[in-house]
Amino acid sequence: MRSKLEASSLRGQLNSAQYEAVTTHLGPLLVLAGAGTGKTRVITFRIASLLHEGVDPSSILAVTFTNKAAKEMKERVKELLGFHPKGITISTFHSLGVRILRTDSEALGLRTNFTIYDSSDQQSLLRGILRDIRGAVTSSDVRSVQSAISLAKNRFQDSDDLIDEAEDDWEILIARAFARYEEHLFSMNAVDFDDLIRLPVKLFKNNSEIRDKYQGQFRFVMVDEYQDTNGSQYRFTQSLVGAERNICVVGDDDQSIYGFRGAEMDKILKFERDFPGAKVIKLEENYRSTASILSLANRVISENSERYPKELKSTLGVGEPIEWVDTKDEPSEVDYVLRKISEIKRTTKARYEDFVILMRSAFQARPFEEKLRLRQIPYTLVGGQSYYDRKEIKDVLGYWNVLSNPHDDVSFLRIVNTPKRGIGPTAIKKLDTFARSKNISVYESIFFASQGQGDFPPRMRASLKLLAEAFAKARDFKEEEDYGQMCRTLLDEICYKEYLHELYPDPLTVQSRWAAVEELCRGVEKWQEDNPGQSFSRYMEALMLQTQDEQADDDRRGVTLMTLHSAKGLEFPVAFLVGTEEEILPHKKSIEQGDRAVEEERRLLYVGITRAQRRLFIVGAKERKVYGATRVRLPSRFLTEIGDFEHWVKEYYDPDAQVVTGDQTNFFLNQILQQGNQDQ
DNA sequence: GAATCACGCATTTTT
DNA sequence: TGCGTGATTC
Repeated sequence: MRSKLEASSLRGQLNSAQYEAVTTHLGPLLVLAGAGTGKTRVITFRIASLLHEGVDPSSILAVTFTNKAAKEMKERVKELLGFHPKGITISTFHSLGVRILRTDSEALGLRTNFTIYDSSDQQSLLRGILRDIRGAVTSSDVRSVQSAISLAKNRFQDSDDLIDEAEDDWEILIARAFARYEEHLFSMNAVDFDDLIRLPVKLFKNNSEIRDKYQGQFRFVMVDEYQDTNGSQYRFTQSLVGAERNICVVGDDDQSIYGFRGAEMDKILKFERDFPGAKVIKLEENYRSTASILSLANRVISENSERYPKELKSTLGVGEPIEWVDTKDEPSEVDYVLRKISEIKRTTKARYEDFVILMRSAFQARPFEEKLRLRQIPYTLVGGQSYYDRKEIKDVLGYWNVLSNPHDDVSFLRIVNTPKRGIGPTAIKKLDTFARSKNISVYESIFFASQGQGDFPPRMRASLKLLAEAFAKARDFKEEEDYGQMCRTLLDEICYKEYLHELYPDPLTVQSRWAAVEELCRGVEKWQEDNPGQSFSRYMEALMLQTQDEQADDDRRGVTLMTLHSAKGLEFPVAFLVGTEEEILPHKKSIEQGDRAVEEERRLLYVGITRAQRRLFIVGAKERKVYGATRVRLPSRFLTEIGDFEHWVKEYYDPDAQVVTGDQTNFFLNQILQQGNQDQ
């Protein structure tokens, strides 16, 4: 059998730009891969091609942002080669950072068994610090300090730098909080997510021996989604590249949508300056969307000033026209979308899975969810609040952590009074004292307390006993190694569902939160089926390492609802872009922040448009309730600014009756534009 | 220790 | 408008 990787065979499987990217192995290389141009294909072929040339797998490093991307890349390389290349590193920035620190962090005075603080651990720590410095603080203060610290870390600044730069009281407060925060982390032998990248860089800087070790190992470095790298990821990459300069970065400046998180897209724009003599290859042949969809995408994005000029070319036909409709209000926006879905479903072979409803902000999903439920149309909501930050997930995982590890006092203290069972600060103090005196964990102490030991008031003792019994019942199933039953029993015993009902009066909210809990339970059962004989602790470990997107893929049923951010990299035959109005897209905050932020919003629209393969619907409302009050809405500037509407617009929708087309559409839009001008 | 009230605020999100 | 937080009160 002739290898798929022989040069002659490669030419048949790749277009000429792709071929060149795949076969350029030496020196700096920038691949500008527009949406749908076969980016992943290029990366995987390139890795396979390097290996085919005899490059040692352990000298190849491919870095991605998400676990999902890393996993996909591994699978596709394996598929291409027919085996998994032993020793190759395909990993996320963060797990690579963890790996380096677990090996070498002692050079920084950090013990290698450090713990990693997640965003909510970070918040509670900061809340305490801020309260200490300034007294009362709001949660938005906490968040804003958190993000300031994170941005500073990613710019590679420390608290001293912030103090030097501080111009007002608020900035001084941030700097002081930052200093205290770092002290706390250090004394607890903990790091946060930003440190996972920043500390390895520091390590390399301080210790050239360690740096040389990694540089010597990774002779071929590849970075995916390069437009999303932030300052410290950039330095991290730079410091991994040795004198051979075999670095290949792949990305699309037009899809840089994480600026708010510190991503600096000028890094991709300045790659040629960083690596003089770099080869730049543009992938512009799009295999995903019809020509009319791409012409709109090209037109929209060409309004941006900061970008590499490029244009997506369709390999498919013109396709059907894009429909841009302006509905009366939010309910009719929802109606319109659902009607179109059923219409397309009726007239074509489309399944619900072929549709996606894309929105700028997660809250826009609400009315769609309600009506989809009402009509009993299956749907999956992706994104929104981070899965592991959701209260119900944190609660449940807290319980399970305790089951898995009775010594995990942090988890135990998190759940000891959730649901409320009358174990407040005083009870906890007593428990803690008791546990210390007996030299046992706090969790273990509740069993002694419920048997009458220690000094506890009767009511408190009764509450502790109930909790102890709940755990005892669950543990019976643990001995039988029926983990699913164990988890369900525990939740049952503590009346968790009832607790959710108390907490959230809205049955819809309860339903979705409880569904998430159910999903966790099913996950346990499925895992146990797949991994018979493994301990529950192993399951918890696996769970903590995976993220939501991995599990979401298989479970995606029905119509997909998601934010534009989480849609990047995906494609759907039919896409609805909803809420395409001023102050939603572009978002109000971005308008206030200025041109740079608005350009990022425009890229967000570009990402949205390029998700569609065959049909694209752009939908907005003429009025909408905003924080309770009904407001008149204007269409997004990104659509009105490009003019030449008839090219794309097929119909103008009015729920009250007639479909208006052609000139009248133009007339309506012109009117709006004039209104807009008068306002100024 | 828990219930109640009033207030302030309101993106996007991975690890 | 509705949620979550913090302070106040029982």
